[in-house]
Amino acid sequence: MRIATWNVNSLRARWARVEEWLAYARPDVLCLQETKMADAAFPRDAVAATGYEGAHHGDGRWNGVAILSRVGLDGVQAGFAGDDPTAGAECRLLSATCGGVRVMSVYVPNGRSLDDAQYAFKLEWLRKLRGHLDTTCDADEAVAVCGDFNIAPTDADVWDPSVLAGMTHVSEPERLALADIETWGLVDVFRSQHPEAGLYSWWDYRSGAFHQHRGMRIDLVLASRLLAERSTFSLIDRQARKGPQPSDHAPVLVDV
DNA sequence: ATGGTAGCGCTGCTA
Repeated sequence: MRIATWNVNSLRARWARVEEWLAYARPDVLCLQETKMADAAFPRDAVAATGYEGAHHGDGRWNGVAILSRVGLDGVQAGFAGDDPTAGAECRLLSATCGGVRVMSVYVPNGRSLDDAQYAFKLEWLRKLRGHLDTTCDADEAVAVCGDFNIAPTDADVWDPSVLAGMTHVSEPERLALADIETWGLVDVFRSQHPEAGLYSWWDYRSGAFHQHRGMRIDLVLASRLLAERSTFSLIDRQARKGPQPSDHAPVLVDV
């Protein structure tokens, strides 16, 4: 089973690239983030024409998450377990069971800066994700938490730690919050298969960052041990960051 | 050199 995740930075702007990528990468499941659309705008017919089922959770603002699957899509749950659906929470989490795997598409808040209220929101959101796992999943079963975590797990995941000192994505509290989620029983599959530094999934659009290899690895597939120990292959598809109108993120895929 | 790019949507915010 091939599970992939991709922050597409607007599904409307990126649909042609997503369609192209589905045709050649052929993931069984693709988690999307930053669709930037409302549920009513989700291209259901176009998705169905590719042979995938789709579920979407978005309100038309800058967030929005989706799951595409060609191995079933059941038990779809938007947001955190126990949250009031009318409370106006940002659309950053979607869970579904696909081919026997409980899959989550997550878009962790950016945080903006360490002194911003959004940073506290980011830490709280990560704490709630841990709680969501505790209450909805069994770590001994097949679980894959996939998405844009907006956290580089270690300094090996950024091009220059000295430039990023004091900024979000690398701060100790958010790395500890991520580690707490992994402690629930999840493995960063790409990292376990690729120990070397300098492998990134996101590059700023500005200043030729992609071509100068200035990026961060912030898009992760966290798999439960049952899946991780059966993983045979993982890849960040840098080709998808090239060409016309790319997202600023590359897709990450794992085979289990 | 405090810039730069992309998306949304129409002004400035978010990333």
